[in-house]
Amino acid sequence: MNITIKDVAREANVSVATVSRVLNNKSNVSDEAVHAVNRAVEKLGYSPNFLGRDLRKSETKRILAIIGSTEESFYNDVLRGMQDACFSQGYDVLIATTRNDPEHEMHLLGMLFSKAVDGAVLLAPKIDSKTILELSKKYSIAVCLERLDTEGILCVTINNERAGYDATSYLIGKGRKRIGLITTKIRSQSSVDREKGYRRALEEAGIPFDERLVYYGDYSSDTGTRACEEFLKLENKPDAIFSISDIISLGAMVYANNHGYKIGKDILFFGFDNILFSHMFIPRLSTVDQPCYLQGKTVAEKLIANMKAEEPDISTYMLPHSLILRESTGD
Amino acid sequence: MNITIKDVAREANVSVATVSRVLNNKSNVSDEAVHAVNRAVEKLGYSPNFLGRDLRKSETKRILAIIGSTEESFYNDVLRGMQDACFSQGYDVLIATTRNDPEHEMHLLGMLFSKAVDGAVLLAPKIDSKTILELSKKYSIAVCLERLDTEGILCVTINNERAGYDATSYLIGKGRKRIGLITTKIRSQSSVDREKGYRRALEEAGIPFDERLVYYGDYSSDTGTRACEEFLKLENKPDAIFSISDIISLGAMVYANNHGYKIGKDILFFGFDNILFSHMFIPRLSTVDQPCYLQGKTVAEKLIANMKAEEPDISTYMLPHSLILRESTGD
DNA sequence: ATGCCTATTGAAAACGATTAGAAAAAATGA
DNA sequence: TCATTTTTTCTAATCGTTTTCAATAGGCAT
Repeated sequence: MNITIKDVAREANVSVATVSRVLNNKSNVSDEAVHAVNRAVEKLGYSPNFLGRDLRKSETKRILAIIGSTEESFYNDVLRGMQDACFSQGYDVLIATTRNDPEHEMHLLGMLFSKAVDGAVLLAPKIDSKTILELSKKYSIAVCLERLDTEGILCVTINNERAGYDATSYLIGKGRKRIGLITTKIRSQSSVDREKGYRRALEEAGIPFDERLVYYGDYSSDTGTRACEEFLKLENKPDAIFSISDIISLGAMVYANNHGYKIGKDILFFGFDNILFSHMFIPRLSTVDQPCYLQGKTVAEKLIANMKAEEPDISTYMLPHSLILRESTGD
Repeated sequence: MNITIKDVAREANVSVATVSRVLNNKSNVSDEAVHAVNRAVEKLGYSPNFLGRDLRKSETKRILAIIGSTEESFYNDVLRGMQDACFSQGYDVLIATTRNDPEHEMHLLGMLFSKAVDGAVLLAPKIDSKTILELSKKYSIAVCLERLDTEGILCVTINNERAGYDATSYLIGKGRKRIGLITTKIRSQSSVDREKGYRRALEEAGIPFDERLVYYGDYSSDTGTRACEEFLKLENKPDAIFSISDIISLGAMVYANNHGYKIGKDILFFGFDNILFSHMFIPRLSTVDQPCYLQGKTVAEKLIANMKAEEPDISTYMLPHSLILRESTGD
């Protein structure tokens, strides 16, 4: 039924060993053999079964990127970075989505245990960090875009605390004193860190923390809208709002805009992620840009290096972020 | 080094065959054996090597979704649909991106030839349809969200011609006579079909086709902006614009808005895809909604059915789309 | 012709699972 | 008890590769 290396060998009048050698460009094989095998391969339309190959070699040359969903658009650049790094070393990148279900995430990591992939990159881990850390001792795992709350695993991200601090400080520098924060109820390490940075900036500026100015929602634009509504109901309204994602900021801006507030004057907005839409609407949104492509490229490179290395690199790399200043902060 | 089924057998004092039977919940195995094996598995932390299993069984229980990039946000629902259909039948869904490079798409299809996955769904095929058709005779391939220009392969999509017709007719029904079309230079079958529908609607309404009212660009919002700029420079300006994607429409609306046109009155806009942002900004965008989740679910179900079937189903299924009417068409 | 070296080759043993078929053990019936 | 059936177990073959190791062929120098 299926054409195997044996059929090729028979057709080419050589042994399977020779066919294998030709297929893998081994040097010690005669020109005649090369031709005969290539001709047979061509004639039979043979293509090698990777299950056999991978089993024998005990490697698949594939790495798995585990994401929550494909919805977050900035994953795209991260994945591009990973691909570039992987392709140049002969690896393929496969993607799988957890749908933000820790159990399913674990199931996907099973592809590592069962040797269906050589390594995995978690782009938004939901399972607890102790488990991940434990697994990383046996398997090639890295974390990207996030960090675990404990050290001990290869991790490529930005300094989210610092980014939160920078954005908030920028608003403070603009003379703002009542700065709202919109973040998520379900805490990823990055949002925890961004909130920490927000608080530190306030503290350093001598601005008292006001819990009424922190809104906990989800990642949707609706959250931004509702948060903004809450904030603007307050007696002591905020004069600036920092959100941990652009989507949220945009939702908030829509509300403020529709209710007669002059964005960039009455109230400033700072987002996070620099998504496509952040500069599509007037006023354009100031935001934190993180080096997505570079993070992806870096994590893949280091993960592959780890797979070959005696002693794996388990450092955390924080790549530089930058502030993009636009009309929403009066720039 | 690695724990194999042999180690488990030794630990449990049974043969590898028995271990395998326990692992696969075969009925003809004693309770004692089950316990002994489970204990050994637990103790050794064994997890089966799928390369061995898959090689022997000649199936991987994995199907591959091939997309251009993760950027197009509506892929997410399609993938969700595919996952739901697949999981319920014990299949995993892996995703891979072609970066819109036909060569790379071919490389990914190689996973099919090399038996690394059991089937593949193309969500935006770039390689020519003859090749795909040819391959589909030997391997389990389906197409989703698009159709090939030739019949003969399992395909789940919407009727794009009809959708283009419906959107354009709606604008005509609103009394519009000069309707612009923004589409893409690089033609996917869906954009070709949408344009056909646009033309048919004009024709049926007795409105002459005017090539100055068709703009060919890419999938970006910039294209929308530039197209709108071109259109509004014309002596005989359009009073409505249909774009083959929401992103483009939004870009166009931004331009019109900034130049003093009253959207929904002076000029109507109709988009395509019903993306999240289409209803985030005022005026909200009227658009064509396609059943993403259902398309994904359907294509996966039918593909899996095909893999078991004697005679594969090679029909094209067109699922119903719907028009979402909002302020941009004065609704 | 002989020996020695090198370049190619092939036979067979992996890799880690599943599974047919044989064998052993247990259960059943008389 | 023993023959017969049923249940459970094991041995060994198999899936399609790669790779070790031994064997062969050919070239060259003596």
